[in-house]
Amino acid sequence: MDRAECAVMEKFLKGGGLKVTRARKVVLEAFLELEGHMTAELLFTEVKKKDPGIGQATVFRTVKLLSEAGLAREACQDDGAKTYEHAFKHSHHDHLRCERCGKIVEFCDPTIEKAQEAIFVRYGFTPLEHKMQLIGLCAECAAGTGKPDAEGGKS
Amino acid sequence: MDRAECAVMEKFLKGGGLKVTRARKVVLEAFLELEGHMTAELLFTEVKKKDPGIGQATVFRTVKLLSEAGLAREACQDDGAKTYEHAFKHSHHDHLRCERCGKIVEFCDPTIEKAQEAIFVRYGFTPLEHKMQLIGLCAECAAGTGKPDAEGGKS
DNA sequence: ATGCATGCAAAGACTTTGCAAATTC
DNA sequence: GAATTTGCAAAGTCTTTGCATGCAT
Repeated sequence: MDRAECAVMEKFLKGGGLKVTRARKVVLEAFLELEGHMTAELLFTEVKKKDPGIGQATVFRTVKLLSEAGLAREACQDDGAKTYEHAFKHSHHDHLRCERCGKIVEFCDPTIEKAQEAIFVRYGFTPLEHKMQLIGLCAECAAGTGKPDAEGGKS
Repeated sequence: MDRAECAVMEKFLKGGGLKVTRARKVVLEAFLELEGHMTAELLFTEVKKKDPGIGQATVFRTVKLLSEAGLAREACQDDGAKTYEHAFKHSHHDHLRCERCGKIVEFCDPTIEKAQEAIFVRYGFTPLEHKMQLIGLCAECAAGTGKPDAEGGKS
């Protein structure tokens, strides 16, 4: 418990009459250590490395708590894999992904942000959030010098 | 078989040594009639209305063919529901969704398109596609005059 | 001490696959 | 006529839930 996220989580738990348990701490730690986007399954694997005694049900339950606490954000890849990413102090960044090697670049573009704002206004909507993914080929893959298929082998 | 999409599908099937079957026609018809985004389940329901004899396996198999043919596009909602939407001559439009009533507005904004292009260039990527969702509250829901919770009751 | 949380395993939801029969080319 | 496709149902994958026990407060 040494990061701001931990304090947020504790506050969230106590505020909701929930308990700060070891399992929840372990899941949060594992979540924080996995920098990027992770599937529930990967998170479970990491949690087990730290504490083999923790069951997947707990991981699933806890990651939902993380979402509610505002620490995690549920996302959904095109292939249907539900993933979680850090949400605390990561407000909204968008993703540029290489179709071939799976590389993910996170970016935030003010022009797009403003344009999105304009869209909300145009249709009379109150903005809440947005999600954007750009999918393309990174320079290496486009040049054919990247490793052929690091993890994009789905269909 | 009277729309351009049907021709595309036929061409795709024959080109791949696949057969144009009644079941596939029915699935394509149902898909075309369902204007918006549909889950595989909803598509299956529609298909059964047209021909109760068609099994869900066929629908699942066929909708994948539609994707391959470029007629359908797999999407994935935040709640994990895998959906399909029209892709033929719908290139890419983006989605503005009301968090509360579930309303979906499709739009296409040149400014954003251009900005996205710029992002690809900035990171040396070759553009393939993009997906964007804006989530907010529509005017009615923001004003509290919309129906409370048409279908957004998830968490 | 109280009551929420846990872990296991079973259940659940959704999608895919195997196989014999039917259909398309 | 040959081979792909179909429909049924079973299997598979991923996630959720039930329940007795364990922990945090």
